[in-house]
Amino acid sequence: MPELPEVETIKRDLEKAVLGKKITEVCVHNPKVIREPAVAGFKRGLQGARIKNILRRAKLLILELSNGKSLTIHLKMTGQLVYPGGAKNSRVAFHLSGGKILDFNDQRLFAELRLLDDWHSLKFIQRLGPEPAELDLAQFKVMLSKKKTAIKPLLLDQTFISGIGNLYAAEILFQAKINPLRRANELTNKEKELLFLAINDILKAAILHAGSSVDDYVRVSGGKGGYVKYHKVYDRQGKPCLVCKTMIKRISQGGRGTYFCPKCQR
DNA sequence: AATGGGACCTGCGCGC
DNA sequence: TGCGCGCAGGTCCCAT
Repeated sequence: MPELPEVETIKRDLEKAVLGKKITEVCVHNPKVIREPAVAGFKRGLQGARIKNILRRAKLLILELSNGKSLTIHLKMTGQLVYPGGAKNSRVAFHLSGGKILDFNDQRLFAELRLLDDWHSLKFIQRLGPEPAELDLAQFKVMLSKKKTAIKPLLLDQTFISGIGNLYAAEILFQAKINPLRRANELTNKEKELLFLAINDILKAAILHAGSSVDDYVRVSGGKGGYVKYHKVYDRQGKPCLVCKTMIKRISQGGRGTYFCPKCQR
């Protein structure tokens, strides 16, 4: 479930842990997670390269290498990067200069690793909407007014705005006091502003606390993110709203769980 | 254009 | 106790 705050945390952790190190050997324990090129080419392209730069776009991690290629990692739901690693159940083990191992773990094998000549040309990258931190209020208002869809699934649409997932969509809408079923173009001017503020506030706070350790998310050190204790609605169905004590409701939108307070969010 | 569903996976929690 | 089932969600893909 890593979303923008979790992936940003991992990016910052990686910068401290492995930036500048050389990849001396790559052991692929499960080739399923390597999407391109084939395993042999993947290993050949990585071995001997140095990790020159680490970036994040939406929920995608990008490791730019000294040989001009880039390793992109999408953790999807259960992907983890752990350093120093060496776990038996890792899917890919990156041996680094200094003798330690960067483990890529992924229980459910949804994650996607790619070694690319140019990550900018990745279709996923080209279709991404703006990063929340680069979003401008006036522009955001226009974007919302063009969409008739329900606001909650719209926040999950990476081509609309990038980086928000199911957990933070719920927390953002709670802070903005907006019902997840509301149509984007029918939000009032004031609500659009509140939403804009909530996106920035919630994501910033979550990054400050190193993300939310629900399910499998851990930091590169193996430690947990501390934002779970600030969750107001996510996974709290049946429990009292922390503001008004009304029972938090869970509904399904687009096949995904939506959590909200029916009284606070109108 | 918008919406819904299935696919990809596996561990967990639930009901019986 | 044990089994089988549904569920969790990021993204893509297809159908309507």
